[in-house]
Amino acid sequence: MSEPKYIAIYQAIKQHIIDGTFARGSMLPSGPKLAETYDTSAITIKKALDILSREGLITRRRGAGTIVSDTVKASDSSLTNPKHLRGTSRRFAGQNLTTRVLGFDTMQAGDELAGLLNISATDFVYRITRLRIFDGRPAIIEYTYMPILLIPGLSEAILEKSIYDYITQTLGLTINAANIQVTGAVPTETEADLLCVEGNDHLIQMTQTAFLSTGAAFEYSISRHVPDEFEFHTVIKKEY
Amino acid sequence: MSEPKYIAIYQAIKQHIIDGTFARGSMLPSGPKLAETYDTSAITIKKALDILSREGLITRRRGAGTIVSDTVKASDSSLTNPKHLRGTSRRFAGQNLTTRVLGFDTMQAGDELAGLLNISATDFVYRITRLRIFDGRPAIIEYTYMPILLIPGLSEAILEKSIYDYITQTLGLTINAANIQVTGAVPTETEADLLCVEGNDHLIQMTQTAFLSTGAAFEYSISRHVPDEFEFHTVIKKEY
DNA sequence: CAGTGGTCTAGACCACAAT
DNA sequence: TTGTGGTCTAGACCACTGT
Repeated sequence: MSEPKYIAIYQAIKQHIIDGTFARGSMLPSGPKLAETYDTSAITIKKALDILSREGLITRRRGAGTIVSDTVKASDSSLTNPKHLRGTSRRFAGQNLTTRVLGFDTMQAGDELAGLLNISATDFVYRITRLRIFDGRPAIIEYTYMPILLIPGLSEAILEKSIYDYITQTLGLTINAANIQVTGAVPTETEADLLCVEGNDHLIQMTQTAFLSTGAAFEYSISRHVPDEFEFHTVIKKEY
Repeated sequence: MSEPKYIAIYQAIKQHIIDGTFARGSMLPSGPKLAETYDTSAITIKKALDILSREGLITRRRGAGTIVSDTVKASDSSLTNPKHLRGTSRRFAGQNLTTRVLGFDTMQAGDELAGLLNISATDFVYRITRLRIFDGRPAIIEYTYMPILLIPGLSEAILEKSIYDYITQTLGLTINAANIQVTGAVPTETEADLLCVEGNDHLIQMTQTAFLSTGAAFEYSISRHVPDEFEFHTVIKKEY
């Protein structure tokens, strides 16, 4: 009973969409029918379908029924990686990702970081600089800041793998939300050098603040991407 | 009664967050108290707060209560523009946006567009090319395709203003969802010329498929942005 | 008209944090 | 222990689409 019923149903139906049991463009069984199938109430079914609707996998219409979206490509990462709360390592899993740690130390947060992470300016944070390489092509430079109090025990060995795995599996914490901003950015000389781009070319910068289920901000990171390697996808759904 | 109760409550509370009645970092009244205030049930309050939670404005925790996020900046567009379902004109309102229509005609969709818009390859679509200028600085080139059947009566006068306003106000349709992808892109010679960038610099490309409340795709658009003028923000929230 | 999805309620019960 | 938010139900009623 660790998992709510509506989540289990959401996952089951999503699996049916992925494996083709519910074909794209086809109609889903009606609410009452699904309620009977999963031995639950109509409202619980609605909660499950609402998530799929927000993810863009289905469209629900009064009077007309529920249709599996046919505009979703099979390769779409939102199908398997429903959200981006996974860190770089997971988002690009299977792409032969290599990590080079360029810097790893601690520092006092200072006013700006303190404001972003909602901690005291004198609190200590990790300062991590990493170069991410896809199939031998330098692709991303990441600057990551994390409060030591929240994420104790980081080591260089962890940085070379995945910080997110360490947080969720070793520390047993739950990552809950993230604030993401995408802009253009001019590389520094060092960055242009490391990423093998011309100095007058732009990079794509992704700024992220990430939160635990306690509501505490545990990460502020700036990652600068070679444009050719950058891809970001999201679905936006009106709530009202 | 045109608006659901939970939406009205969501908007009211959001307004209180914006105007400071509910200060950032402070605690919101509990569910039962809000239910009494708004003369409604606990579940309806929850539905309203769930939206705010997904937008990143509040954090709810079992046992601990609901806290107004203090990481949201006042300038954050998500406060006033909750979602990006507004088209370029609205997203950049107040920035002295000028539009130059570079091309406007109709064509048969063809296989690729037909697949993206879920129409027949022989159906006709508008093909629109526009240059968007901010305060005199060329910033975006937009290529927009819309099925004529869905959006009848477009004219060049409308293109110079806002297609979205025409769709929602004149045609009375409701825009419901959008699928957005952000990547890097190399400009063509024409684009580099129009946007006043070097030919070897990258642009930031936003590809969008937008849907009506009927579930029909009414727009496929590719917009290429000068990196310095590009900004995209989103909040990601775990559902389970 | 029948069938669909959407809203709303009262109430029961559970999981969790603070005290 | 108290109060919080989260889940789930049965059932009523409404709004809408398709026929």
